[in-house]
Amino acid sequence: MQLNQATDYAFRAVLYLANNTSQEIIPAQTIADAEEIPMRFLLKIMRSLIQNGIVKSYRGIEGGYALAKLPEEITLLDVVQAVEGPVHLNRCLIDPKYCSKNGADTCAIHEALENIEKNLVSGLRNRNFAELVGKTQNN
Amino acid sequence: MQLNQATDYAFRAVLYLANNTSQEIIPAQTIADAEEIPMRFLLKIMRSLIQNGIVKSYRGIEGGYALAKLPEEITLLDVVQAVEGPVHLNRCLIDPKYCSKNGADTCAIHEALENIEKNLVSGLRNRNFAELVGKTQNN
DNA sequence: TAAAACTATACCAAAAAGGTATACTAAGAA
DNA sequence: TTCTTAGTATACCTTTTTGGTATAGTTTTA
Repeated sequence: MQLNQATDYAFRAVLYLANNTSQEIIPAQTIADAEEIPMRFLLKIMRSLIQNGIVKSYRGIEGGYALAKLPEEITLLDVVQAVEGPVHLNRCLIDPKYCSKNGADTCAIHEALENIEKNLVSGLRNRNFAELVGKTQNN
Repeated sequence: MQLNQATDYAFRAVLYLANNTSQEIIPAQTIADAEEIPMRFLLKIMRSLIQNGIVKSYRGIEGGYALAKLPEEITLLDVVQAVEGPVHLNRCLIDPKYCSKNGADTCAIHEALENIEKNLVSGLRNRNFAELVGKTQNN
Protein backbone atom coordinates (compact mmCIF):
# COMPACT_ATOMS: atom_id res chain seq x y z
CA MET A 1 0.00 0.00 0.00
CA GLN A 2 2.75 2.35 -0.92
CA LEU A 3 4.13 4.13 -3.95
CA ASN A 4 7.51 2.70 -4.81
CA GLN A 5 10.92 4.28 -4.70
CA ALA A 6 11.02 4.77 -8.46
CA THR A 7 7.85 6.87 -8.30
CA ASP A 8 9.28 9.00 -5.53
CA TYR A 9 12.43 9.57 -7.61
CA ALA A 10 10.26 10.41 -10.61
CA PHE A 11 8.33 13.02 -8.62
CA ARG A 12 11.59 14.64 -7.60
CA ALA A 13 13.08 14.52 -11.07
CA VAL A 14 10.00 16.10 -12.63
CA LEU A 15 9.88 18.75 -9.92
CA TYR A 16 13.56 19.47 -10.50
CA LEU A 17 12.88 20.06 -14.20
CA ALA A 18 9.79 22.09 -13.39
CA ASN A 19 11.77 24.32 -11.05
CA ASN A 20 14.12 25.02 -13.91
CA THR A 21 12.04 27.85 -15.26
CA SER A 22 14.47 28.75 -18.01
CA GLN A 23 13.42 25.57 -19.83
CA GLU A 24 17.04 24.54 -20.17
CA ILE A 25 18.00 21.02 -21.01
CA ILE A 26 19.38 19.34 -17.94
CA PRO A 27 21.63 16.28 -18.04
CA ALA A 28 20.67 13.22 -15.99
CA GLN A 29 23.81 13.51 -13.90
CA THR A 30 22.78 16.93 -12.65
CA ILE A 31 19.39 15.67 -11.56
CA ALA A 32 20.89 12.54 -10.04
CA ASP A 33 23.38 14.58 -8.02
CA ALA A 34 20.85 17.15 -6.87
CA GLU A 35 18.20 14.63 -5.88
CA GLU A 36 20.51 11.86 -4.77
CA ILE A 37 19.10 9.35 -7.20
CA PRO A 38 21.32 6.52 -8.49
CA MET A 39 22.30 7.67 -11.99
CA ARG A 40 21.57 4.51 -13.99
CA PHE A 41 18.30 4.01 -12.17
CA LEU A 42 17.27 7.56 -12.94
CA LEU A 43 17.96 7.03 -16.65
CA LYS A 44 15.66 4.04 -16.57
CA ILE A 45 12.91 5.95 -14.78
CA MET A 46 13.23 8.85 -17.22
CA ARG A 47 12.46 6.55 -20.10
CA SER A 48 9.05 5.72 -18.72
CA LEU A 49 8.40 9.43 -18.26
CA ILE A 50 9.38 9.99 -21.89
CA GLN A 51 7.12 7.21 -23.11
CA ASN A 52 4.25 8.85 -21.30
CA GLY A 53 4.89 12.28 -22.77
CA ILE A 54 5.95 13.88 -19.51
CA VAL A 55 9.55 14.71 -20.39
CA LYS A 56 11.59 14.99 -23.57
CA SER A 57 15.16 13.81 -23.99
CA TYR A 58 18.06 15.21 -26.02
CA ARG A 59 21.10 13.16 -26.90
CA GLY A 60 24.71 14.06 -27.47
CA ILE A 61 26.82 16.76 -25.94
CA GLU A 62 24.60 19.39 -24.29
CA GLY A 63 21.94 16.69 -24.15
CA GLY A 64 19.67 15.90 -21.24
CA TYR A 65 16.05 16.24 -20.27
CA ALA A 66 13.33 18.86 -20.17
CA LEU A 67 9.62 18.78 -19.49
CA ALA A 68 7.52 17.86 -22.52
CA LYS A 69 4.70 20.10 -21.36
CA LEU A 70 3.94 22.88 -18.93
CA PRO A 71 4.25 22.06 -15.22
CA GLU A 72 0.55 22.84 -14.76
CA GLU A 73 -0.24 20.14 -17.29
CA ILE A 74 1.59 17.44 -15.33
CA THR A 75 -0.20 15.92 -12.36
CA LEU A 76 1.05 13.59 -9.65
CA LEU A 77 -1.25 10.98 -11.20
CA ASP A 78 0.51 11.27 -14.57
CA VAL A 79 3.83 10.49 -12.95
CA VAL A 80 2.47 7.62 -10.86
CA GLN A 81 0.83 6.04 -13.89
CA ALA A 82 3.93 6.49 -16.02
CA VAL A 83 6.11 4.68 -13.50
CA GLU A 84 3.74 2.15 -11.93
CA GLY A 85 0.91 1.78 -14.40
CA PRO A 86 -2.76 2.18 -13.48
CA VAL A 87 -3.61 2.81 -9.83
CA HIS A 88 -5.76 0.07 -8.32
CA LEU A 89 -6.41 -0.45 -4.63
CA ASN A 90 -7.30 -4.10 -4.99
CA ARG A 91 -6.78 -6.71 -7.64
CA CYS A 92 -10.52 -7.21 -8.01
CA LEU A 93 -10.54 -3.65 -9.33
CA ILE A 94 -8.09 -4.59 -12.06
CA ASP A 95 -10.08 -7.52 -13.36
CA PRO A 96 -13.36 -8.95 -12.00
CA LYS A 97 -11.91 -12.43 -12.40
CA TYR A 98 -9.96 -11.78 -9.19
CA CYS A 99 -13.23 -11.26 -7.32
CA SER A 100 -13.39 -14.70 -5.75
CA LYS A 101 -16.72 -15.80 -7.16
CA ASN A 102 -18.70 -13.21 -9.01
CA GLY A 103 -18.07 -9.72 -10.26
CA ALA A 104 -18.23 -6.18 -9.07
CA ASP A 105 -21.99 -5.88 -8.89
CA THR A 106 -22.38 -8.68 -6.37
CA CYS A 107 -19.54 -7.76 -4.02
CA ALA A 108 -19.98 -5.17 -1.29
CA ILE A 109 -16.24 -4.87 -0.71
CA HIS A 110 -15.55 -4.30 -4.37
CA GLU A 111 -18.02 -1.43 -4.46
CA ALA A 112 -16.61 0.21 -1.31
CA LEU A 113 -13.03 0.01 -2.54
CA GLU A 114 -13.98 1.29 -5.95
CA ASN A 115 -15.22 4.50 -4.39
CA ILE A 116 -12.19 4.97 -2.21
CA GLU A 117 -9.96 4.35 -5.20
CA LYS A 118 -11.80 6.98 -7.24
CA ASN A 119 -11.10 9.51 -4.53
CA LEU A 120 -7.46 8.57 -4.37
CA VAL A 121 -7.08 8.89 -8.12
CA SER A 122 -8.72 12.28 -8.20
CA GLY A 123 -6.58 13.41 -5.29
CA LEU A 124 -3.49 12.58 -7.32
CA ARG A 125 -4.94 14.19 -10.43
CA ASN A 126 -5.75 17.41 -8.61
CA ARG A 127 -2.16 18.21 -7.82
CA ASN A 128 0.03 19.51 -10.62
CA PHE A 129 3.66 20.47 -10.66
CA ALA A 130 3.05 24.17 -11.19
CA GLU A 131 1.60 24.22 -7.68
CA LEU A 132 4.69 22.55 -6.30
CA VAL A 133 7.25 24.67 -8.12
CA GLY A 134 9.02 27.31 -6.11
CA LYS A 135 6.97 26.50 -3.04
CA THR A 136 10.00 25.04 -1.41
CA GLN A 137 13.37 23.68 -2.38
CA ASN A 138 12.77 20.46 -4.22
CA ASN A 139 14.35 17.92 -2.04
CA MET B 1 0.19 0.92 -4.94
CA GLN B 2 -2.16 -1.91 -4.10
CA LEU B 3 -3.55 -3.63 -1.06
CA ASN B 4 -2.20 -7.13 -0.89
CA GLN B 5 -3.96 -10.44 -1.25
CA ALA B 6 -3.90 -11.08 2.50
CA THR B 7 -5.83 -7.85 3.09
CA ASP B 8 -8.42 -8.81 0.50
CA TYR B 9 -8.82 -12.19 2.19
CA ALA B 10 -9.12 -10.47 5.56
CA PHE B 11 -11.89 -8.19 4.25
CA ARG B 12 -13.81 -11.23 3.05
CA ALA B 13 -13.26 -13.21 6.23
CA VAL B 14 -14.45 -10.34 8.41
CA LEU B 15 -17.45 -9.76 6.17
CA TYR B 16 -18.25 -13.46 6.34
CA LEU B 17 -18.28 -13.30 10.14
CA ALA B 18 -20.26 -10.07 10.08
CA ASN B 19 -22.89 -11.63 7.85
CA ASN B 20 -23.29 -14.35 10.44
CA THR B 21 -25.80 -12.38 12.46
CA SER B 22 -26.40 -15.17 14.94
CA GLN B 23 -22.96 -14.49 16.37
CA GLU B 24 -22.06 -18.15 16.06
CA ILE B 25 -18.50 -19.31 16.24
CA ILE B 26 -17.34 -20.29 12.78
CA PRO B 27 -14.39 -22.60 12.13
CA ALA B 28 -11.63 -21.44 9.80
CA GLN B 29 -12.36 -24.25 7.37
CA THR B 30 -15.88 -22.97 6.81
CA ILE B 31 -14.62 -19.48 6.00
CA ALA B 32 -11.83 -20.84 3.86
CA ASP B 33 -14.24 -22.95 1.83
CA ALA B 34 -16.84 -20.22 1.43
CA GLU B 35 -14.36 -17.53 0.45
CA GLU B 36 -11.89 -19.73 -1.39
CA ILE B 37 -9.00 -18.74 0.83
CA PRO B 38 -6.12 -21.22 1.35
CA MET B 39 -6.80 -22.64 4.81
CA ARG B 40 -3.36 -22.31 6.41
CA PHE B 41 -2.95 -18.84 4.99
CA LEU B 42 -6.30 -17.81 6.43
CA LEU B 43 -5.27 -19.03 9.89
CA LYS B 44 -2.22 -16.84 9.67
CA ILE B 45 -4.23 -13.82 8.60
CA MET B 46 -6.77 -14.40 11.38
CA ARG B 47 -4.04 -14.12 13.96
CA SER B 48 -3.25 -10.56 12.95
CA LEU B 49 -6.96 -9.75 13.16
CA ILE B 50 -7.04 -11.24 16.66
CA GLN B 51 -4.01 -9.27 17.76
CA ASN B 52 -5.76 -6.10 16.62
CA GLY B 53 -8.96 -6.85 18.49
CA ILE B 54 -11.07 -7.39 15.38
CA VAL B 55 -11.93 -11.05 15.87
CA LYS B 56 -11.87 -13.53 18.74
CA SER B 57 -10.81 -17.14 18.50
CA TYR B 58 -12.03 -20.26 20.30
CA ARG B 59 -10.02 -23.43 20.42
CA GLY B 60 -10.98 -27.08 20.64
CA ILE B 61 -14.04 -28.86 19.31
CA GLU B 62 -16.73 -26.37 18.35
CA GLY B 63 -13.96 -23.78 18.16
CA GLY B 64 -13.49 -21.16 15.49
CA TYR B 65 -13.78 -17.41 15.08
CA ALA B 66 -16.26 -14.65 15.75
CA LEU B 67 -16.10 -10.87 15.59
CA ALA B 68 -14.65 -9.26 18.70
CA LYS B 69 -16.91 -6.23 18.30
CA LEU B 70 -19.96 -5.07 16.42
CA PRO B 71 -19.69 -4.86 12.63
CA GLU B 72 -20.34 -1.12 12.79
CA GLU B 73 -17.28 -0.77 14.98
CA ILE B 74 -14.98 -2.37 12.43
CA THR B 75 -13.81 -0.22 9.52
CA LEU B 76 -11.94 -1.13 6.35
CA LEU B 77 -9.05 0.84 7.81
CA ASP B 78 -8.96 -1.36 10.92
CA VAL B 79 -8.56 -4.44 8.74
CA VAL B 80 -5.96 -2.90 6.46
CA GLN B 81 -3.88 -1.73 9.41
CA ALA B 82 -4.17 -5.09 11.13
CA VAL B 83 -2.85 -6.93 8.11
CA GLU B 84 -0.45 -4.44 6.52
CA GLY B 85 0.40 -2.02 9.28
CA PRO B 86 0.05 1.75 8.94
CA VAL B 87 -1.05 3.14 5.58
CA HIS B 88 1.58 5.37 4.00
CA LEU B 89 1.61 6.55 0.40
CA ASN B 90 5.32 7.24 0.34
CA ARG B 91 8.24 6.26 2.49
CA CYS B 92 8.97 9.88 3.29
CA LEU B 93 5.63 9.83 5.11
CA ILE B 94 6.82 6.97 7.29
CA ASP B 95 9.98 8.65 8.43
CA PRO B 96 11.39 12.04 7.38
CA LYS B 97 14.81 10.42 7.06
CA TYR B 98 13.61 9.01 3.73
CA CYS B 99 13.03 12.55 2.46
CA SER B 100 16.24 12.85 0.48
CA LYS B 101 17.67 15.90 2.20
CA ASN B 102 15.46 17.68 4.64
CA GLY B 103 12.15 16.98 6.30
CA ALA B 104 8.49 17.37 5.63
CA ASP B 105 8.34 21.12 5.99
CA THR B 106 10.80 21.81 3.19
CA CYS B 107 9.42 19.39 0.62
CA ALA B 108 6.49 20.27 -1.62
CA ILE B 109 5.94 16.67 -2.68
CA HIS B 110 5.84 15.49 0.89
CA GLU B 111 3.15 18.01 1.75
CA ALA B 112 1.01 17.12 -1.29
CA LEU B 113 1.20 13.40 -0.63
CA GLU B 114 0.44 13.89 3.01
CA ASN B 115 -2.88 15.43 2.13
CA ILE B 116 -3.80 12.77 -0.37
CA GLU B 117 -2.89 10.12 2.17
CA LYS B 118 -5.11 11.71 4.80
CA ASN B 119 -8.02 11.49 2.42
CA LEU B 120 -7.29 7.88 1.61
CA VAL B 121 -7.12 6.98 5.28
CA SER B 122 -10.38 8.71 6.08
CA GLY B 123 -12.01 7.03 3.10
CA LEU B 124 -11.05 3.67 4.55
CA ARG B 125 -12.12 4.70 8.03
CA ASN B 126 -15.53 5.85 6.83
CA ARG B 127 -16.63 2.42 5.69
CA ASN B 128 -17.61 -0.08 8.32
CA PHE B 129 -18.74 -3.67 8.00
CA ALA B 130 -22.29 -3.04 9.14
CA GLU B 131 -22.77 -1.09 5.92
CA LEU B 132 -21.46 -4.00 3.90
CA VAL B 133 -23.43 -6.73 5.64
CA GLY B 134 -26.45 -8.09 3.84
CA LYS B 135 -25.97 -5.67 0.97
CA THR B 136 -24.90 -8.49 -1.26
CA GLN B 137 -23.60 -11.99 -0.95
CA ASN B 138 -20.14 -11.81 0.45
CA ASN B 139 -18.04 -13.15 -2.32
C1' DT C 1 35.89 11.79 -35.23
C1' DA C 2 35.98 11.61 -30.44
C1' DA C 3 33.56 12.50 -26.44
C1' DA C 4 29.31 13.37 -24.06
C1' DA C 5 24.94 11.90 -23.17
C1' DC C 6 20.80 9.13 -23.81
C1' DT C 7 18.89 4.13 -25.34
C1' DA C 8 18.01 -0.73 -25.21
C1' DT C 9 18.37 -5.07 -23.15
C1' DA C 10 19.57 -7.98 -20.01
C1' DC C 11 20.98 -9.29 -15.80
C1' DC C 12 21.13 -9.60 -10.64
C1' DA C 13 20.57 -9.51 -5.44
C1' DA C 14 17.55 -8.57 -1.77
C1' DA C 15 13.10 -8.11 -0.03
C1' DA C 16 8.25 -8.90 -0.04
C1' DA C 17 4.33 -11.64 -1.21
C1' DG C 18 1.90 -15.62 -0.84
C1' DG C 19 1.69 -19.76 1.03
C1' DT C 20 3.07 -24.45 3.38
C1' DA C 21 4.89 -27.55 7.11
C1' DT C 22 5.83 -29.05 11.70
C1' DA C 23 5.12 -29.24 16.20
C1' DC C 24 2.31 -27.71 19.86
C1' DT C 25 -1.69 -26.25 22.99
C1' DA C 26 -6.51 -25.88 24.49
C1' DA C 27 -11.18 -27.57 24.87
C1' DG C 28 -14.70 -30.65 24.81
C1' DA C 29 -16.58 -35.45 24.01
C1' DA C 30 -16.30 -40.25 24.73
C1' DT D 1 -8.32 -39.48 31.06
C1' DT D 2 -7.46 -39.57 26.55
C1' DC D 3 -8.72 -38.77 21.76
C1' DT D 4 -10.08 -35.61 18.43
C1' DT D 5 -10.88 -31.14 16.71
C1' DA D 6 -9.49 -26.69 16.04
C1' DG D 7 -6.54 -22.79 16.76
C1' DT D 8 -1.25 -21.22 17.83
C1' DA D 9 3.56 -20.45 17.06
C1' DT D 10 7.41 -20.62 14.40
C1' DA D 11 9.89 -21.54 10.69
C1' DC D 12 10.45 -22.46 6.18
C1' DC D 13 9.92 -22.09 1.12
C1' DT D 14 8.98 -20.52 -3.74
C1' DT D 15 7.77 -16.87 -6.80
C1' DT D 16 7.38 -12.10 -7.90
C1' DT D 17 8.60 -7.44 -7.31
C1' DT D 18 11.78 -3.99 -6.16
C1' DG D 19 15.66 -1.47 -6.76
C1' DG D 20 19.32 -1.42 -9.00
C1' DT D 21 23.75 -2.46 -12.25
C1' DA D 22 26.22 -3.82 -16.57
C1' DT D 23 27.14 -4.01 -21.40
C1' DA D 24 26.82 -2.52 -25.70
C1' DG D 25 24.99 0.70 -28.86
C1' DT D 26 23.23 5.25 -30.97
C1' DT D 27 22.93 10.25 -31.52
C1' DT D 28 24.70 14.79 -31.38
C1' DT D 29 27.93 18.28 -31.65
C1' DA D 30 32.33 20.43 -30.76
